[in-house]
Amino acid sequence: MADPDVRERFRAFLREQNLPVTSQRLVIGDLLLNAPGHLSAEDVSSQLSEKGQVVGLATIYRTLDLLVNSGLVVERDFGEGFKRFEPARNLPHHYHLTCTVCGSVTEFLDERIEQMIRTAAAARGFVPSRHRLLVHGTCRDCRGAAPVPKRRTL
Amino acid sequence: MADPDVRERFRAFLREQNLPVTSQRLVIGDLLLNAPGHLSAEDVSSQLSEKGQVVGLATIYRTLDLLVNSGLVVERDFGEGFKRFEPARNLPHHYHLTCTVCGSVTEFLDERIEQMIRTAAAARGFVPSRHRLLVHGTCRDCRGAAPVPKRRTL
DNA sequence: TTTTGTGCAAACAATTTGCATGAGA
DNA sequence: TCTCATGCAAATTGTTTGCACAAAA
Repeated sequence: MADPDVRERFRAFLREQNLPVTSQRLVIGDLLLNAPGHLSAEDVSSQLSEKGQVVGLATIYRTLDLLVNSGLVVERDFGEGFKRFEPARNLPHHYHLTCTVCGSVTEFLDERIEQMIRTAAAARGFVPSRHRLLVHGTCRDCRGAAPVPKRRTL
Repeated sequence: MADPDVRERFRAFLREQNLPVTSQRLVIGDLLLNAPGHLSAEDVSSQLSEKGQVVGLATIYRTLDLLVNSGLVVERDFGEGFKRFEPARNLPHHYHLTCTVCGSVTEFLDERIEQMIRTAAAARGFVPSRHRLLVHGTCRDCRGAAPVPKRRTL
C-alpha cells in the first residue's frame, strides 16, 4: 500500500536527525507520501481516522513540519486560508490549474514558461530561487453545466 | 491627497448598491486606493490610527470586502498567514517578485508569459479566468550582503 | 533510563459575527 | 424614521505550544 522507497527515505531522515521513528510518524508519512492529491492537515487527520489510525492534530502538524524539512513533502498555499501538502516529486517545477467550479487541481509542466520567468526576473536584477504559478479557470468536465461559478475570493 | 477619480468610483459603487457612504468607508478607500504597496488589514488600521482616523478592525475588514467586490481593490495572499490588499490598477496581469531577504515586492508585466500560460491551460482543456505568478529570489540590493537568507516556508 | 514524542487542552493570530447603539438616506 | 453601519467583544478557524504521561533509543 505504500511505496517502500519514500517510506524508507523518511525513516532515513529521522535516523539521521536522531529523531525517534514512531508509529504515528510512519503512518502520516505513508499517507502523505503516497497521496495523489494535495492534502490539508484536516484531510490527513480524517483520512487516518477513517482507517482507524487516530492521531492527534498537534502531532500531525508536527510531523508535517518534519516531512517538509526532510524535503520529501512540499507545502502549498492555495489561498484557502489553510495549507496543503503534497509529496515532492522530482518534477522541477510544476504548475497548478485550479477549477473554480469543482475545485479539482491539475498539475502541468512547461519548460518554456519556466525559462521565460527566469529571464523576466533576471531582467529586473532579480536572482530567482523558486516560483509558483497558479491558474484559475474552468476544467473540461465542468464546462457546459455550471451557469455562474460561485463567487469566491482570490 | 487622494486621487479624486478612484474615490469617486468607490462612492458610485456604494450608491449603486444603495449602501451608505460613511466617513470610515471613504477614509479606508482613500488610503487603500492610493497606497503604493500591498497593505494588510493591520497596516490599514495602523496607518489610519497614525493619521488620527481610528476605525475598528471589524469595519476595516468589512470595508475591504466592499472594495474587493467593487473591483477597485484586489486581494493577495503571499503565504504570510494573512491577506494583503492593493488597488486594482488597469494592469491586466502583473506578477510579483518577492525578495526573500528584505521582503520587498516588485511588480512586473510580461505579455509573452501571459500568452504562454493561456496556451498551456487551453492545451489541457482548461479555460483560464485568472492566474497568479509569484517569484521568490534575491533582489539586486540584497545580493552580496546576505550570507544565508533566513529559512522561511513556502 | 534518558531523551524525545504524543495527546489534550489552552494559547494564538487573522478574520468573522452578534448585538446594542449611532449615523446616513 | 427606517435602514444599514459601527464598535466592541465574543466566536471561529487554522495552527502552535505547555505539560503530564508514554514510547523509542
